[in-house]
Amino acid sequence: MKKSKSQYSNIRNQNKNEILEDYVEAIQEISEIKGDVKNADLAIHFGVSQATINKNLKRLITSKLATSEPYRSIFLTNEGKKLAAISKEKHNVVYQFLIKLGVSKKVAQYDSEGIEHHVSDETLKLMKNFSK
Amino acid sequence: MKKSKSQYSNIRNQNKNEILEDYVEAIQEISEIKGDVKNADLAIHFGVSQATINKNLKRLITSKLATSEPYRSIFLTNEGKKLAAISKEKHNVVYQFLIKLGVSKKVAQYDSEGIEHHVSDETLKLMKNFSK
DNA sequence: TAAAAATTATAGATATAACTAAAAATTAGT
DNA sequence: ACTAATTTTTAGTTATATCTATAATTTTTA
Repeated sequence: MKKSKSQYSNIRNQNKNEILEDYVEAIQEISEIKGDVKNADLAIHFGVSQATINKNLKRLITSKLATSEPYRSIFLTNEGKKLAAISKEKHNVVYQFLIKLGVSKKVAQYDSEGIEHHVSDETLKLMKNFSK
Repeated sequence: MKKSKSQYSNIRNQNKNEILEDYVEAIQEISEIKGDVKNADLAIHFGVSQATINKNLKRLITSKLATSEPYRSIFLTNEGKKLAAISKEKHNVVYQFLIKLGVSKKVAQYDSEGIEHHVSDETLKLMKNFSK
């Protein structure tokens, strides 16, 4: 929990990191399924234009989460892989928790996607505990 | 649950509405405590500059959620009040739910702020039920 | 009531995320 | 190996949210 700034600004900041986490998670997933990851795969995955993917990818690269040469496949750095693993784990914990709560699969899938970025470690631990 | 577009774009859209909901909620709260609401009150509440408040307020006004004459107090429209009530209720349900789960007050306060915008009606209902 | 203090508004900058349209490069097919 | 098709990149636009600095207005106070 940060000090000095209002909690609201922090939540706005969380939103800024959401996209990074969603992207590394998607890149990891796609690379496991298809072997390599191209711009177009991500465009389909996120339902946005390839131009958007291209720009966002630059931010990922600047953030040292991914690497890519022009027109080539996309790879996660070690840091990117680490973040992907953490994100996936978080996502799973929230998803399983919602299922245990009684939420339908479809809605649990959807809600967990939004919630995962706003759950502190304390809450996550309690969710994990609740699920087992 | 929308169709056609990826769920991710929807979550990105939720983030865009967050600020509207947070603002009407804050305006309602402050007006209950202090009687009227000024630019400066919101700046303190959200921990951002008054210039930022001023710009965001314009979006609120465009969205017919609030009214304000230059240099005067800020008021919610009926629509704004309705949204504020819904937001507050949502916030409370999530907060009480986290408390029941065993989350500390401080973290529950913080997490509920982030989570409230990403909880579907189905999940909200189950949370409400769990708390009683 | 006039000057000082406080508040609010505006202007201009930076950063993010999305789009369409068009150019550049790669891949595929004949 | 050329041409056609596909994919990726770039350019330019729109909209959001933030900032600092400054101008305009209101409020306070002496």
